[in-house]
Amino acid sequence: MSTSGRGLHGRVLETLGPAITAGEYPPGSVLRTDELAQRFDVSRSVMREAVRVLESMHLVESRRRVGVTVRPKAEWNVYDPQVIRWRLAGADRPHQLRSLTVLRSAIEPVAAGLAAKHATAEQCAELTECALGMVANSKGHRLEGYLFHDIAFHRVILNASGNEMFARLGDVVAEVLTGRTRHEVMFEDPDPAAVTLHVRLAEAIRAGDAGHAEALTREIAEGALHELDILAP
Amino acid sequence: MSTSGRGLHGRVLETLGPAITAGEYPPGSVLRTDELAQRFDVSRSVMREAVRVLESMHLVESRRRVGVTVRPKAEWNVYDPQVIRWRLAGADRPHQLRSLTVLRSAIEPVAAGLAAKHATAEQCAELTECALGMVANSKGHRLEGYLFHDIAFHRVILNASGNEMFARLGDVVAEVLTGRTRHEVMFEDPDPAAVTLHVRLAEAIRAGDAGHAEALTREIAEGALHELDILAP
DNA sequence: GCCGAGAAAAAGTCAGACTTATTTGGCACA
DNA sequence: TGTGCCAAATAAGTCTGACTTTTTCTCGGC
Repeated sequence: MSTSGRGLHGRVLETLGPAITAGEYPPGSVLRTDELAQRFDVSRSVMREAVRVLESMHLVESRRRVGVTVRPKAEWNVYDPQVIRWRLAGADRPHQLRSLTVLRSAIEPVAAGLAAKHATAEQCAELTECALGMVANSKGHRLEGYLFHDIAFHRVILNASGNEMFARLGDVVAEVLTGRTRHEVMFEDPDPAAVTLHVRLAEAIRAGDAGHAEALTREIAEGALHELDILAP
Repeated sequence: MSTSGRGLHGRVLETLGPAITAGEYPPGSVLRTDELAQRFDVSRSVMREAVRVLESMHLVESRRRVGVTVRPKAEWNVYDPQVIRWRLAGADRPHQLRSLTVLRSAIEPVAAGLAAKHATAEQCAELTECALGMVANSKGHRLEGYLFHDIAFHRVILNASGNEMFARLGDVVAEVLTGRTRHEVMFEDPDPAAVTLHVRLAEAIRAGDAGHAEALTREIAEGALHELDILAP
């Protein structure tokens, strides 16, 4: 499930990363490696490795004679899956969820259009299978089953788009959908209209109708954005 | 200009990163920290820090008793600015440039639509200024001046969208535009139609016309994609 | 008030010893 | 012949302590 946690430095990151992304240390805050090493009861080497990772995510900057300073939020590598996970686990989870949903609304329609052109027969079959799975789990509070097929559905489209940048957003979409199901809305069965849209989208892609696929995905995205507006207008 | 290079481990990354992203070590290749440390003539601590950074980019995976194995390309953090820079400097630069341009074509229209709603008066003024700068440098092989204003123009829109995920793509757009001007096409003056579109886009955003702004940006994106097709159909 | 030398502070680097997890391979036993 | 277990080998992981380097602050002289 979670990527890090392997090794001592991973253990440190698991608490330091979320703390920084949660804004616990305001931008400009200065940390010292030695002090951190003591606090986490690890050697300086381990601490240095952790700091290097944070630095590569642009969360902090390490300078001689100064220490490890926290960078302003605007400079963070917000596309780093680890950073996304930390932020989704923290206080500004709603804000982050909205940002990511807007991102999805921009990416997925274009990806679906490309998928209609490039999807292999196998991918089309998989897509139909996912859509059927969504239908089968759309009634009777079978949210986990629905979520599973929903994630797979969107992942197949992103992969089928043939664009590696799109494909790598599969994990992000998975996080957003999971978060929505488990923590935010969706206490009852999913919107039947959304289910129908997914079925029709699978069909449009199978038929190679790029324009239709793009339009249908825009409708799905509209629905997702609307859901957020209901929750936090 | 380049982010890394600070410290010994940065020096190591500057040659190891590009080598890996260039596919010099095929996925599954095994490296050993000790051997690398010898090769780069640095201590193991420094080498370990470099490996940690590569690991956080999902370029490699470090496992006990096995070594540092190169991950398949599909798992790389392709949104990491450092990784993007390394790949743009390498052999699959054209492929990467195409992926990023398609990404732009998905993001920027939506960002422009949001910018029309959220842009401050100051941002609108800046946008108009950039558009004028583009016009002023559109004739007479003043490519550098044109590029400068083009980058600033798109960066303002992404920032004005109010979405942090969009805003952080400013650097990516800058890389793409720079790459296009300096290495790929554009030996002569920029397409006059594109210049006009930028001017009209600035006006649409100032007027708060989201639909028009989105449509105009789509036209600009179409142009950029078309340019690539001319070069490598 | 300004400037330069020196002190101080913190990260950076290195070397070496030790620990731990994982894999491999051989040996015994079924 | 196949299977399962134990022991050895291996490479990453960890810790410690000493040393270097860079940058900033301070203090004294002008």
